[in-house]
Amino acid sequence: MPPDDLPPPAEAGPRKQPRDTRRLQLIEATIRTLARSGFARMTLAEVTRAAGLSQGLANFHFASKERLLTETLLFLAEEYRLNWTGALAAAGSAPAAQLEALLRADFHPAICTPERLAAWCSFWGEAQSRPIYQERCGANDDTYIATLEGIVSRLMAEGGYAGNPQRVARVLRNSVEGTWLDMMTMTAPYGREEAQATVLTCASLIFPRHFGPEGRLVA
Amino acid sequence: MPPDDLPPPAEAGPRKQPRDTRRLQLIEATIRTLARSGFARMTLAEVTRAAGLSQGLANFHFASKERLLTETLLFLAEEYRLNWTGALAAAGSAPAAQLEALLRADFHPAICTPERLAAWCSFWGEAQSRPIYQERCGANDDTYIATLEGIVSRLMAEGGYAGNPQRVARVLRNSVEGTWLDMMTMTAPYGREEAQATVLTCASLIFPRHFGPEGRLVA
Amino acid sequence: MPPDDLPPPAEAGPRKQPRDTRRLQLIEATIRTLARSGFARMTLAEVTRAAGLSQGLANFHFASKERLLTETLLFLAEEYRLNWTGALAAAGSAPAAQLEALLRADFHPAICTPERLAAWCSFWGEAQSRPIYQERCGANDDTYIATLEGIVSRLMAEGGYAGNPQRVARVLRNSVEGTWLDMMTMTAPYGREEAQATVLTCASLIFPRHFGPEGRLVA
Amino acid sequence: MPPDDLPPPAEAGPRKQPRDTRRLQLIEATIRTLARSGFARMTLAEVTRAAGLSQGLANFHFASKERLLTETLLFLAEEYRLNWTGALAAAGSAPAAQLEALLRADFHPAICTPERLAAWCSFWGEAQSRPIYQERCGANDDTYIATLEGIVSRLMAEGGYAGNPQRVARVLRNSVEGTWLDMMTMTAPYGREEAQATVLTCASLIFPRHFGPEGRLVA
DNA sequence: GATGAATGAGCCTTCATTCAT
DNA sequence: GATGAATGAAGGCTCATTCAT
Repeated sequence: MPPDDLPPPAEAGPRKQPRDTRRLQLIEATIRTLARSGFARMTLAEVTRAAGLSQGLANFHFASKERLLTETLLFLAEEYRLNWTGALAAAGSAPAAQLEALLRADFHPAICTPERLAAWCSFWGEAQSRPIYQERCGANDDTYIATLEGIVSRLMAEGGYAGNPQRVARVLRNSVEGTWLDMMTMTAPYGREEAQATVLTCASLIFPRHFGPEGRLVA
Repeated sequence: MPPDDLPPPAEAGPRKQPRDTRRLQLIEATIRTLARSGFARMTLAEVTRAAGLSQGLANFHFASKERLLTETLLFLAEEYRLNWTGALAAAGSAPAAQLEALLRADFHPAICTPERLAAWCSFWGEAQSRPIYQERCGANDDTYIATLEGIVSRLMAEGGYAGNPQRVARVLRNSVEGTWLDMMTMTAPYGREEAQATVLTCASLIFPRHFGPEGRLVA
Repeated sequence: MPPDDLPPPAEAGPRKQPRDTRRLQLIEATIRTLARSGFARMTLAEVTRAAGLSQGLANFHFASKERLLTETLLFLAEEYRLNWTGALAAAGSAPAAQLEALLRADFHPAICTPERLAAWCSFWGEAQSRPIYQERCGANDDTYIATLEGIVSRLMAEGGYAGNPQRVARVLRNSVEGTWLDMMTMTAPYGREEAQATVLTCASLIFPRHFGPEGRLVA
Repeated sequence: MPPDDLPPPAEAGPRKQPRDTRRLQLIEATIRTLARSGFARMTLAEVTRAAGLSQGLANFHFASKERLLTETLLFLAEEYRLNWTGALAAAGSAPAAQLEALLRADFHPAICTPERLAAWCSFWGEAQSRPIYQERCGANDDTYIATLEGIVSRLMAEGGYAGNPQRVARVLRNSVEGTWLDMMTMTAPYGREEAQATVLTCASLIFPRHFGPEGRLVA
C-alpha cells in the first residue's frame, strides 16, 4: 500500500498524556491498522503513524511489537466480555430473554464494527501458532461458554426441547462465530443487521416455541 | 481431488522431477508450514526446508512468495470443491440426502485435517486485506452457496418447513465455518467426529422431520 | 584526593543539591556502570538509575553522554594524580623510598578497587580510537613519567646500577599497568596485595641492593 | 567518522567463495574495523564495507554481530597460540633460549601489528563484562602461563637465582602485556623494536647472568 | 533444472537527546 | 533544578529475491 493511501497523521493531542491515554491511543491505532493491513503486513511505523505518534513511543509504552499485539488482543477480549456480561445483567432471569440478549450482544454496534471484526480475524489466523493468542481468542472464554450452556440447559428444560444442551449451545456459538467470519470474508458482505437476523433465525429454528420466525421473543 | 488420489508426497529425489511434482511438493510443504508457523511467520526458507529442497527453488517454480501462497490457496480451494461436488454426485437426488452429503463432506478425513484447517485459518486471517484471498476463501465459492441454497429450498418446500431458505442455508453454512474455526482456536479442541455431529445436530434441529437427533437421515 | 576524603556518596535527596554534588553523584554512578556493563553497553538510563536520578539529569549536567564520559575520565585521572603526588610528598627525598612510595601508591585501596580498575580498562579499550581519551589514559601523564624517570635515574646513579634509566623506568611502569590489566582479565584474579607484591618483586629484581626479596626497602 | 574517511570498498573477489574464505575475510575486516573505530563504535555496516561485501553476508556467515566478534577473538587467540608454540618449538631445550623465544614471539611482526594490538585492546576493555571474552583474553591462556612458569623455574634453578618462580613469571608476563598496552595508549607510541627491547631489558635485569644489557643471550 | 551463497530493502529496537510540565 | 514522556536517527537482523556455478 503506497504511503499516499495512508490516512494523514492523526491528532495526538498535547505532548504529554497520562500513561493509560497513550496506551489506549496506540491500541486503537493497532486495531485500525490490523484491519487495514492484516497481521502479517502490519508494521509499527504504520501503527504509530495512524496514532500520530513517533515510532519510539510504541516501544516505550509496550516494550515490543509482540507485546503491543498481545495487549491489543487482551483489550478486545475484555471489551467483548464487558459487552456480553453487561447485556446479560440487563436481561432479567428468563432463559429465553437471556439467550436473546447474549446473541444480540455479539452484534452490538460498539463491538461489531468492521475494524474490530477484522482485528479479531487477524488474531484468529495467528492463534494456531501462538498459544497466548489461542488462550484469549473469543470462543475460549470459558465463562462465556459455561454461561451459554447454562442458559440453553434451562431453556431446553423449561420448554421441553429434546437434545444435548452442550451441543446445542455449541451450535449457537459456532453460528455466531461463523457469521462473524462470514462478514469478513464475503466479497459482498452483508451488514450487522442481517448478520444478527441470521443468528436469531438459528435460535428460532432451534427454539420455535420461544423465538418467532424473525427472532423476536414470543410472549 | 481427495488427497487419497494424490501422488504420494514426493521425496526430494532425482534431480529432474516433472514440473508439477515439484510444484505439488512445495504446495504441500507450504500447507504444513502455514499450520506450524502461521501466515505472518512463514518463511520461504522454512517451506523449502520442509520440502527438502533448496532455497532458490520456490522462486524458480512460483516466481515469488506471494504467488506460492496464492497457488496454495487455489489448490486448497480446488481440493475443497472436488470434495463436495464428488460427495454430492454420489448422494442421489433427494434433497435431504444431498444436504447430509454436503455437510458430511466438509468433515471428510481427507479435507478436515489439522494441517489443512490451520492453513485455511491462516488465509482467512489475511483475507480481509488481500482481495485475491477473499475471492477464494471457502464461503465465497458462489457455486457452493447456490447449490446449498437450492437444496435447502427444495427440502423446505418438500418438508413443509417455513422460513427464508437463503437465510437458513446461511445458518447451515456459518455453522460449518464456525465449527471449523472452533476446532482451531479452542485450547482443548474436540475432534472431527464431534464437529461433524455438531453440524448434523444443527441440521436435525432445523429439519426435525428429516434428520434424527443424531443427524441420521430419517427414512 | 583519595576517596576517603570525598563527601559520602550523596543520596538522591533534596530536590536542590549543590551543582557539584550532583555531578559527582553521576560520575560515581558512571564508574560503577562502566564496571558492570562495559563501555559499549553502558547507557545513560543505566547510569541515572544507578545514581537514583532521572533520565534527563545527566544531559542537564553534562550536556551529552560523551561529555559525561570525558569528565569521568578526567575525574579518575585527577584522583590518580592526587594519589601518587600525595604519596610521593610523604616519602622523603631518598630515591628508593620515593620509588617504593610510587609503586605502592598504585595499589592503594582507595585507587585500586575492582570498580575503578574496570572503569580504567573500559577507557583503555576505547582510547585507541578517541584522542581525548588517549591523552588522559594513565600512562600518558607526562609528569608521572618524568617523575618516575627522575627517581629511577637517581636511584641507578646512587646504587651503581648499569643500564638505560628511561627504559628501566618504562619496565617498571609497564609492569604496573600489566598487573592492573591482569587483575581485570584473569578469570580467577588475584588480589590487590598479591598484585602489589608482584610489582615490588619486579623492583627488587631490578634494584636488589635497595629492595629485599619481598619488596621491603633495605635499610 | 564521516563516510569519506572510510577506505574504498575492498575487492571482494569472485561472487562465490568457499565458506572459510568468506569467514576469514570478514574476521580480518572486523580486526581492521575494531582498530579504526573501537569496540563501542564498530558497526556491521563498517565491517562489511571494509570487506567489500554486503551487510547481510555477515549475518549469513556468523548469525549475529556478537558471534562475529567472538569468532574474531577466537581467531586472534588461536593465532597468538600458534605463534608462541611455534617459536618455542624452534628454540631448543635450554631454558634461557626458550624464554628469549617466548618473549620475542610476542613482538613478531605478524602478531604485533598496530591493528592486532588495537583489536586485542578492544576486547580487553570489554572482557570484564563478558565472560566469554574474559576466558579467551591473552593472559588466561593457561597453557601459556604454565609453560612460562616451567621455563622460569628451570632457569632460576639452573642459574641459581633466588625468588618465587611463579611471581617472577608473572612479572615477565605482565611486563609484556603492559608494554602492549603502552604501545596502544601512548600518544607518541614507540615501535615494535623498542617494545621488544623493553621486555628483554626486563629479562636482563632479572636474569643478568643469562641476558646481556641489550637482551642478547649471553654465551 | 537445481543449488545456496550473496544482496539489499525494510523492519524492529535501542537510546541519546529534547522539552513541556 | 528536576522529571520522564516523547522524539527520531541509527543499528542489527530478517528474509524475499537474485544469480553464478
